[in-house]
Amino acid sequence: MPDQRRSVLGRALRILDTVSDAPGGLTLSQISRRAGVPLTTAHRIVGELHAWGALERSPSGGYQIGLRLWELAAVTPRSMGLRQVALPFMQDLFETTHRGVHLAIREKDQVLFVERFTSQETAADRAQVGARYELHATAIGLVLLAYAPSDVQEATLAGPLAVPDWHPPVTERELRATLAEIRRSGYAVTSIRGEFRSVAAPVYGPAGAVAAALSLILPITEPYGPRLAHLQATTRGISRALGSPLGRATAPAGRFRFG
Amino acid sequence: MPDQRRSVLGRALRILDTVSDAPGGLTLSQISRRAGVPLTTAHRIVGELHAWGALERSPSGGYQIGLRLWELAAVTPRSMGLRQVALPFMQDLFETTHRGVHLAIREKDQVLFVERFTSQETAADRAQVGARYELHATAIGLVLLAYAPSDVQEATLAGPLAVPDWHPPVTERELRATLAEIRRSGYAVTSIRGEFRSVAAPVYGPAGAVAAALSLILPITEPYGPRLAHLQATTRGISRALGSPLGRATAPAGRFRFG
DNA sequence: ACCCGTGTTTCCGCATAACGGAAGGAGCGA
DNA sequence: TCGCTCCTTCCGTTATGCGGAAACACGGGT
Repeated sequence: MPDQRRSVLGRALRILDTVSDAPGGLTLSQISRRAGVPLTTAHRIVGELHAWGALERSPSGGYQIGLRLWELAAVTPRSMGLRQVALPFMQDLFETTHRGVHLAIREKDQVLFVERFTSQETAADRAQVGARYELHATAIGLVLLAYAPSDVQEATLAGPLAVPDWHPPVTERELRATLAEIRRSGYAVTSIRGEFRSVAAPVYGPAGAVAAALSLILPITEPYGPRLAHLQATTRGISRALGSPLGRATAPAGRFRFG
Repeated sequence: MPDQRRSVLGRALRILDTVSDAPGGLTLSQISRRAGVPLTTAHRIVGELHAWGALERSPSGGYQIGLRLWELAAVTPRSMGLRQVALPFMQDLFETTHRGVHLAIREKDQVLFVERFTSQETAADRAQVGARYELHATAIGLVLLAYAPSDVQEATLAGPLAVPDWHPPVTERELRATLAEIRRSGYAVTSIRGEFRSVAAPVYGPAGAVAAALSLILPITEPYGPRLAHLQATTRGISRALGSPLGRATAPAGRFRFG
């Protein structure tokens, strides 16, 4: 195993990471500095990445992530396979409710947003497609955590439970109770900055395990009962389309991957 | 510049390409053979890619494109920047028409599908997100071709004008006339297998050049006049949101000259 | 139980491909 | 004009990637 820090590939991948973290593009020297790669070496690697199409030059001259990479990623099974199945259902839900709809999966100990629809009114959230957040802080993350393997749950419960500044602190004890309640009821609710409410429910994959979660963002003033019914109808539809056996509300936890 | 065929990076990127072309995942030996990389070398490179998250193991044991790569690509400006702006407009169009809606850009001499919405009835097309097609064969491609730089147009006109088997042959002369007509009218119409009609119109970017195109898939029996109005209202909306100066209906050709 | 085929992993000596300092260009603003 | 930053080319050194060979793991057929 070549040293991850020195190998060409390691450096190239670090460069890609660096560039993708910088909206608006980076100049070669910036890449060199931020990725910790000597300028000459960066020059060579970036040259190759550019020749292949992994990087492109923006009109302003900097480098940015190229289309070729996006094309590769368009076939990523875990995100796009799921997305393809879920999209029509999300559309329906969006049409009937006109509220923000989010689809996310759990990746390691974080929640990863795969797709979202937002209306202008409910666009108050920053959850970009491709963004990661802590599992315990959002409704959609809580759902994923509630059905995650126990080692992930314990890791999260043991770690520091950081919360946004507008959010009351969370203790491990409270979180355990919350997760149990989610497993019992089959959904999670949280408030966002006191202005919105996020309601989330699990999506089951073919193995009967939770493969993803779907959430709906509502104004805090709106009762969420009726919307919850819509949401759960949608998650049931997606689960069925994914080939889930769709048993009881509390399904066995476990790990599932598309492929 | 190191030889593209032998360098680690070249090989790694070729491996990524290989894997992404194979739905369902590839075993290490398959990767080695298809990418033309000696097994031992493939083993090492795949190992590094896997460690980083560019590749993942599917439940069946094969390698597939990993989530990490998808996350990188989620910030690709040319596709996702456009997508982010266009998505709400596409939603509206889909809601009002309930017909297939496609967003594509031109990449080199091909059309690249960036986003699509389809209803069950109109799902008769195979245009996947991330897929490439020839410019001259689809309505959306014709629009992009009509507003492409002249060297791209000439290259396409000069090359073999392959068409699907159900499609009548196209001559260079006809194609020139078609492109002129598209520039004049501001939209393109084609039939798909005699069952559907595709209507497409250009989207203008901030520089006033055509940045993308949008198409609507209708049953062949349905008159397209009213739908065309919806489509063009949508492309105007997206163009404006992109910061286009948005002149008259038949907009200037942009940075490039024709004629 | 045995063998054989296929896929995966480890080992190691060799030479090539990557490395990066230094120096020369190319713009740009003062 | 200078001075600054960013980009590119050159070239001697060596670490790094290379890949044949061989061991290992699994599974299916007889």
